[in-house]
Formats: sequence, structure tokens, C-alpha cells
Amino acid sequence: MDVRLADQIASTLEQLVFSGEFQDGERLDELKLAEQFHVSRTPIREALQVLVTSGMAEQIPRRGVFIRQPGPVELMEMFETMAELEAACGRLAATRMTDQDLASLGDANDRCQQAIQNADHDQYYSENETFHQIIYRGAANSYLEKQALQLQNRLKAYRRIQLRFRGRLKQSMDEHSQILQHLQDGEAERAADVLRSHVAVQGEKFHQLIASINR
Amino acid sequence: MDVRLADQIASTLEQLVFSGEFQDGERLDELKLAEQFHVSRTPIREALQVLVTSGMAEQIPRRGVFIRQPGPVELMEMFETMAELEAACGRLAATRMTDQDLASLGDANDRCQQAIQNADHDQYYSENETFHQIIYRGAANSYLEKQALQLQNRLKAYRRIQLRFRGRLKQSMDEHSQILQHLQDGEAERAADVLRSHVAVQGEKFHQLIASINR
DNA sequence: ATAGCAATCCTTGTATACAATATGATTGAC
DNA sequence: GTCAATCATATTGTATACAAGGATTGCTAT
Repeated sequence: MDVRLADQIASTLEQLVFSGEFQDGERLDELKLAEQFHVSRTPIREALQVLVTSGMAEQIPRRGVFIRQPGPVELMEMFETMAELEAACGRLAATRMTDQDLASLGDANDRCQQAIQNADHDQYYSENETFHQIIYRGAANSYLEKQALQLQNRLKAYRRIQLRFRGRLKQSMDEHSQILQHLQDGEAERAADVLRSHVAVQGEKFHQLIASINR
Repeated sequence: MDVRLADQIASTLEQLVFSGEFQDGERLDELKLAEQFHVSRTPIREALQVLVTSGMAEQIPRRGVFIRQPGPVELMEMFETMAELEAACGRLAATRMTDQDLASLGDANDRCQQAIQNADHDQYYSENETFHQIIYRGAANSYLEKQALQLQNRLKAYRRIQLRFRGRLKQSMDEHSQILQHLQDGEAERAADVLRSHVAVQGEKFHQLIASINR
């Protein structure tokens, strides 16, 4: 419950951008937005500043702000960066997670398994997110955690796509189990390696999909 | 040369925050800033939004924006994250840097050596920055590069501190040479490991210094 | 007909005016 | 004397008015 209209509008716009409501390069007209949100241009402009600063839009002075949807190349780069961030979290988490953290991680993993058995994709994605977030937290580095959470959120919409690939779900679960095992054993490098490829493969699957569409 | 006052002000404020002009928790008074910059509150507010979004300040609705200087704990976390980002860059760069990139890196390293011989600390820090930036670029992932550059910039002011430690400069140079060698050999994991500890040690030195001051 | 120029309109950027809320100070009651 | 409540003031949040820079359209000249 934000108090400032600008904040509410920023969140809403962010959601709209994420959900692909805007085309890449589309100009965000201050007047139109002001009408849509039934406010003046002032809060709109402040919300746009937020989008620009967070990299979701580009501002050209005296011209306006234009939304920037990441293209295939940038998405691949983001997935690769995510993979490295997750690997880093795993490395650190392996020596820092408490027994309680590991128990939570095990629970989250079980709930992932369960979701698959129920063939409940929504639940799977939700629990999968939780699984990874527990690892971010386990790194015991709130700055790194924040970076990881931000990028995870940014990639959320695109991560679902890998679902389409046959057998990916089972493979994903196997990797989860490996990750859990390595973290329990305090095997930092192994945990990092599995996490890295676990995430990187998502980018590759995404790439395959893009390529197959453009064929 | 920004066209918008808000942009100029945002950059200036950013510099002021970096240079420690503001205390942690200090409120940024819109009216005072407006007077100082000889503008109205509007561009000031838009500049403040930028600071808040980039995490340099916190906004409490109806109360104002308060600057957030990272404390020792957060700084350590940032150094640790930087270490992981640099390791990631090194890992990727090891297999992606061109001969030309490697030549540039060697040149930068030579200029670092030279700066040390000249006992020119300013030049050393400038060239050291370049050395690392060439590796970021070498990762051939512009998103990751951007993240690394951002954090490097954020930590700039604090990195200088390690200089105070006897023998650190020579050690640093030795590490640089190792990194260069591993990158030339395409030894991804070794390059990553050396880079990680090369940066992580800065955080540790920083920690030592803080501890010694508070003693 | 097309290219170049000019004028008008549209949009962004900035200033100011107005509204609403939080803070703190003063007054009154217990 | 202290605590609480209310009122005044200061500051943020929003709206509107004004300024200035592009973009588009139409006209003219070649």
C-alpha cells in the first residue's frame, strides 16, 4: 500500500512492461498515462524516472522515454549473469547455511516434487522460485541476495518458457536434488557448478526456442 | 552534457554522496537543494527519485529521502559480491577474449607496473581500474559488464583504502600477472579463483582497517 | 513533383501554486 | 509536574501553468 501515487504507478508500469504490454521502443506518453491513471503529469514523470533508472526504459531528453524490452541477445546475457549469480550464492551458501536453512530447502524441494506429481505447473514455478530464494538467502550476503532477487524477478516471465521442453521438468528436479545434496555436504564448488548449469540451461533452452521460432 | 537539470543534479548528488559529503541518514531537504542549485523543487525531486531507485538513498513517504551510506557490514557484502562478479567475468573471459583483448590487458598491466615504479598512486588506481574493466568487457556479456562496472564505481572510494597496507601493491601486481597468465592460457577456473581472492582480499583489508580504527 | 524552409502544434522540462500529512509546540487537564 | 490533545508550522505530494525545444505539415521555389 504505497502512499505515493508515483510509487503505485511505477509498480503498475513495471508489471505492464514485464507482461509485455508495451512494445520495444514504444514511447510512454506522459499525457496519455496521466489520463489513464487519472492523475497529473507530475507523478507520472517521477514514476518514469524509476523505470529509466532501473533500466527498463530509456530516456532521450526532450523526446520522451521509450520502453526497452530485452531482445534475445540481452536475454541470453541476463540468463548467463543469473547463472553466475546463483553459482556465487551456492558457493557461499554451502558453507553458511544453517541446518534450519537446509531443512527449509529440503521442504521447498519436496513441494516442488509434489507439484510435479500434481502436474501443477503454477505451483511448481512458485515453489521453484522459493527453492532458489532460500539459496540466495543462505549466502548470508544481503547485497548479493538483493541482486539475485532483482534479476530473478526480471527473468520471471521468460523462465516459464523452458517448461515447454520435454523432460526438462524431471531433469530440473534431479538437479535440485544434487544441489541440495552438495549444499548439505558443504561442497561449495560442486554446488556452484550444478547451480550454474542448472540456470544456464534455461538460457540455452530459451535460445533454442527463439531459434526454432525464427526458423 | 545533460540537457535536463534533473540529470545534472542527479549526477552531482551522486558524486557528493560518493565523496562522503552527506552523513548516513541525513535528510535531503528539497527546498534547500532547490536553493543551492537555483532551480525549483521539480527537477530536484526527479533527481532524488534516481538516487532512491539506485539504492543510494531511502524514501519514506511524507517524510523525505534520506541518504544511505553503506556501513561496514554492507561494504563487506558489496566487496564479496564484487569478487564473485569479477570471478564470473574472469571465467567467461578466459574462453572469450580475443588476442587483441589480451594484448590490451597486457598493456594495462604494464602501465600498472610502471605506475608503481613511478610511485604514482593515482595513475596506479586509474590503470588498475582499466585492467579490470578490460576483463569485464572480455566476458563478452554486456549485461554482466554493466553490473560489474556499476559496482566497481560504487566501491571506488573504498578500494583506495587497501593502499595503506604495506606490501599490498606488490602482491596486487603479482596477482594481476597470474590473472593475465591464466586468461592467456584459457584456464577459466584458475582465472576466476585468482580474481575472486584478488578482489575479496580488498574487502578483508578494508575490514581490518575498520577494526583497527574502532579498537 | 520534390526539396527545402517556415510556421504551428505537440511534447517535454521547469516553475509555481495548492493540498495533505507529519512534526513539534503550546495549552489544558489530571 | 507530566501527559495528552489540539493547533500551528514546515515539508512532502500533486496539480496546473508556463517555457522551450522538436516534429509535422503546408507552402514556396526550383
